[in-house]
Amino acid sequence: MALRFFNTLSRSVEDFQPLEDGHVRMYTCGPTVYNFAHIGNFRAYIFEDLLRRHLKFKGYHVTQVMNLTDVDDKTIRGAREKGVSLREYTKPYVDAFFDDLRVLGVEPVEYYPAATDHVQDMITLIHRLFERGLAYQSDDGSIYFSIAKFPAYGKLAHLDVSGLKAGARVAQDEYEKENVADFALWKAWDEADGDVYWDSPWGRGRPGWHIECSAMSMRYLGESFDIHTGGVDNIFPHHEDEIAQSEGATGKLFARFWLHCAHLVVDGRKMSKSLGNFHTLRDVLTRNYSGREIRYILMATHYRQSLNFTFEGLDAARAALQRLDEFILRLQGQATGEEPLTRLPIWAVEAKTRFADCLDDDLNISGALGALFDMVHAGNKAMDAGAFAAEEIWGVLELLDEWHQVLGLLRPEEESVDPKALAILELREQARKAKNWAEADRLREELTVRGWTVQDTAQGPKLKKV
RNA sequence: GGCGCGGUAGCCAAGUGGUAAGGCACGGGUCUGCAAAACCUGUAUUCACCGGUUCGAUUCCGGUCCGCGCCUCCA
Repeated sequence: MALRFFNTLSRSVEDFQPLEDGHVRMYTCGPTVYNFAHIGNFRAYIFEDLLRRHLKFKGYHVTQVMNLTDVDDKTIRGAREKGVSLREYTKPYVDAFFDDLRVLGVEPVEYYPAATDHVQDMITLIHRLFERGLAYQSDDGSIYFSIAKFPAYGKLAHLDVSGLKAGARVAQDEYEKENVADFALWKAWDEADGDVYWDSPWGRGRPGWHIECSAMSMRYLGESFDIHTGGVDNIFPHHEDEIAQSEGATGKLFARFWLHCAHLVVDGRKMSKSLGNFHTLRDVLTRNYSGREIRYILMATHYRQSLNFTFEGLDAARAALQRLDEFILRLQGQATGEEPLTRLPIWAVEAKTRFADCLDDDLNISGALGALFDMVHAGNKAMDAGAFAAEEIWGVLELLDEWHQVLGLLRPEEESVDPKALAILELREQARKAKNWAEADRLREELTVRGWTVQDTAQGPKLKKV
């Protein structure tokens, strides 16, 4: 099946082909490093991770860029409040971000450029916009993009620019702009910026928010590239403005495909601190859920569908993973031989095709997981029946490994068994051998209290973390 | 007001113009000392509601109701 994605530009599903054969270039809006990222942010990064992994699975070479916004109102304010430099302020959040990505099993991308390292690129780009007559300087020295000079403005968000009116959310001092919808390319220094500023041909100041993505994507991916992703809330104004700046400067098509991830809500409502339903990844980990479990729940809903996060849902994710883990461990327990031949049973061949076809179809993850679980069922059934040849077991393990490259979920977590629990388990075995069932059950209860459950299998008892 | 998304079993969630994947939870059964896991089996005559097109619609069209997002802080 041909790979296809829903393109926000056309609001329809389109067949995907990269500009360069076999090589996909994509840009991903990254975090503003002024705080710990929350699970909504990570929903987007996990969607992008799935996209990236699937492209690689399809055999594409992928070059991906994720920016780090380390200069904006919030980072400047935070640094000044703490009385530290901008770098000192953002560094811990940058580190935390990468730690969090690792916990979630998100594959590193090729480039993580920081805005503050690319101010010169941004100045150069603003220069080009001046040359093309698309930028102007206001009385306070700030530089704005003139949307009146860029007729295509609004093509992504499907906005009628004339409908944009000054509303309550437009700051009072916007009289400096020619048009209320014009946006800042360069912000002139003011007192609130403290020592955060760069020198430019237009005086001291700092870049506007949107310009960094245009400048850095061009630096690493070229003036035209294949895919640009982000959350739906970025469609307007951020991505619309990126298009204006980039296409305004180059005269070329900027990104060909725009993929946007829907929001995550918690208990049916937008996450907000006042509602008490705001969760950073760290908060959720504190409640004893693993990164892998969180990855599952964030990934299992189609990216264009809004995702309602609940702890009940997270428990369901845990249970689903346990079913997968049981199957994988069971297979591994039966895999014998050294350098095995592999062969796929017919039901695995079907699952393999279905899995790939679903993901090709705009990353239909639910369909792909359906194929996976159907295979688990068929595999368990075959094992129960003893109708599972050694090379088939190896073949299915190989397929699961392949899928793991895409999902990042199919490696059971190592469980460190505590010695005390093992000792109790041993006592229980002795009681069972003596047919002292009351004592055996009492010891099992003791293990339960300690957070372990016992499975008596043909190969002896096994301990499982509850 | 403008732009956009969604309403499918107790919960989560795919899907197709021809009669409803999968996961979780729950009931019955097989296995087991009992469990657990696995397997078998039962759970939506029905896909918000009302019309229309059609031999046939959950799927297409129109309308209604409900929920949600964006409209220059935001993944």
